[in-house]
Amino acid sequence: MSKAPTLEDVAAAAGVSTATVSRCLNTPDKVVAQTRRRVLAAVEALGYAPNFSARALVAKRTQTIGAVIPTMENAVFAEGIQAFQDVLQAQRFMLLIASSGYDPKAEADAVRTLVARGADGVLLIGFDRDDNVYEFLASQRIPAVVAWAYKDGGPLPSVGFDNAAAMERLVSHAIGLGHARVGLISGIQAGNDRARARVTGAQAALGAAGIEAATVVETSYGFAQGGSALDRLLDRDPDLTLVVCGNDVLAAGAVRRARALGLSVPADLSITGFDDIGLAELVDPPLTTVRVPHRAMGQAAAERLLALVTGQSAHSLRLDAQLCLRESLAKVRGK
Amino acid sequence: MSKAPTLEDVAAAAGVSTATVSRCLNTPDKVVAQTRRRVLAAVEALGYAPNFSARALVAKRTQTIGAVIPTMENAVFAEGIQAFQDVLQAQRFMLLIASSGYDPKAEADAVRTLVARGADGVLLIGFDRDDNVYEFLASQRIPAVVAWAYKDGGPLPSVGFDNAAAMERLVSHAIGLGHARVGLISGIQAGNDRARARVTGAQAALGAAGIEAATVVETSYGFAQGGSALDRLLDRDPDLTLVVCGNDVLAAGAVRRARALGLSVPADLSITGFDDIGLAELVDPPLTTVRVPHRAMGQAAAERLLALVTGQSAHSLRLDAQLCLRESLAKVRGK
DNA sequence: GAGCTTCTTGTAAGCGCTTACATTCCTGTG
DNA sequence: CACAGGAATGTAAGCGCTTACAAGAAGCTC
Repeated sequence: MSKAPTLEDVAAAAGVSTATVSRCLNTPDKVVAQTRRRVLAAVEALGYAPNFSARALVAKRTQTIGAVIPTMENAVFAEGIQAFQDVLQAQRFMLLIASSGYDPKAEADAVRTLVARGADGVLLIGFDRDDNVYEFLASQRIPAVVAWAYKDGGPLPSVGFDNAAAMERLVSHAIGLGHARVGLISGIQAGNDRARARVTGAQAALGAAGIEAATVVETSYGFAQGGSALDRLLDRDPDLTLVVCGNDVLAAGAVRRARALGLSVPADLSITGFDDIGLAELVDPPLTTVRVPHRAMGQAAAERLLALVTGQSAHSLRLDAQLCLRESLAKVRGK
Repeated sequence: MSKAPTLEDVAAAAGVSTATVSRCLNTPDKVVAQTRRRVLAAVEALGYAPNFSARALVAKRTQTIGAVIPTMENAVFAEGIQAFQDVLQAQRFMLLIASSGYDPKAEADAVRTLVARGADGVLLIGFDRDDNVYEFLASQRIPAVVAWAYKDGGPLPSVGFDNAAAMERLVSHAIGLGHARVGLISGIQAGNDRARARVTGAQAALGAAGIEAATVVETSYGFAQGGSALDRLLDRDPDLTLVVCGNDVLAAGAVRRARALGLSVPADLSITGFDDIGLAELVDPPLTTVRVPHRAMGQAAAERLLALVTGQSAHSLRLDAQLCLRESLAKVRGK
């Protein structure tokens, strides 16, 4: 077997024309059963597989979806992308992956590359990017969907939840437990609308309760970073009773650091996370957090993108994120 | 902008032939500067981007690498794939992802699909698969690399470490601490040579020390599964002093369950993990485990695959996996 | 300045596939 | 039984690109 067999080889082997072979593969009912059987046997015998480049060239469809995500090291995206991929795979679409590392310029480049590669549709994370990315997509008529964020009437259909509202609910709940000295550990907010919305939501809850805005420390992703962010926060205000974190990994790091400092969580200090990734309930004490439906988002995003790609329409979907109350958040001591 | 401009449009605009435009884009030095400038201006003016399908069709190279991984939900693969992808992206290659969900048949299908899609090379996880996958790859002349496993003289170059040897070292160390009643919680071994090798390695260490082979419980991936596997193990032998787990997630689940049962870890029961993913040091007590160089594997695998794709040769790489001693493993009580 | 090499550009043949259109072969009808 | 009409299949024209080969231009040697 020196080279891959072509349609023509199959046609010759089956004693039919290439058109018939093509029809057998794409529109089987246009071919009479007997012929079809003969052709399929030849396909089998030669181990024929269609050449997608050729097919794409004429069909102008590649059956490929591109996704640009910040990084798969974040479990949140890894899980969501897996769900996204499962839906794609079931529909015989393939996933072309690019990562931006949270860099808007890298993201814009990746989108262009993906489109040049013939992606039929593109998945984007969050709305926070330069307008000309949206314009580019529109000018190329490439369907796209935003996930991990929800915006009604945004530039693209989206599948997500309201980060600000969810965080606001979490913090309001904490306020109900008596917390009034609050610190915030946020992920990097630049170019990340989810991170920003979470901060906004937390401050809104505090504002609504007439409580002083939280001190905010911003840090990159990681356990260690969560720990040192806690140090900085306590430096600025040693009397905090609650530290609200932008995600579970930062929270887990903060919890560990707090305990290393001899603080008992939640007796001395309550700490909350966000995302509810696997480790949230594993941390000691288990994290109070917000359960984000990552898989559902990935799945719904895939369904919507596939709909758009096949010429159907798709509306945005707002999922909801539930509070997930565990032991890391408790009443303020003495209240 | 009704349709994307083609090479021909650019040629017409620049007043040259399509061949010249093509050369400007691919082998600029074969075109005299003045012409080149004119052509590039036309490219710019029309917003031309080459059609990859057409290019791939004739060049028989797609600048695309395919990867078939069990699932990205496993942090181990998510991290490794991210590293793999980073290398690819730097070399302007794209990553086409498929997942097998640990199903050999799905994996074989995915490989075929990837190759039909024109992947220039393929990344596979572990060696455990039907021979005809290797034959298929060979017959199609598609370079492939195996990661997460190392085998000298295997059917494909590989980048990995010796799972059996690493586990053997870990268990030998534990034996040195006095453990002689050992249980094993393994991931599903069918179609997973890493999981099998870990079991083999553990039993080898026990055998070498003249200790009875460990009771083995096999379970799917997840915290909860680790917990119930521990139950089953203790059912069969309540006097275990050490439970060796095939990965950190199972170990974390086992630790939690042990504590829920009122057992103190490691005082009553030592538990070890494998992989050293982020949560290993977060569990209480932190897990003794084996540090697997996931990122380094992903990166080295990408470099090797890229070398093969560009016609160079590549040799296997054996990385090493270090023991990572933390508190979840301790001397047997009273020794 | 003839004959040669070297460099630049053009011509045109595909790559493997889909599909509009043409052709052939059946059917059923009057 | 001739013929319309439909079903099954074949013919061949591209899709947008790369590249072998041809052709023309320019510089060189002797």
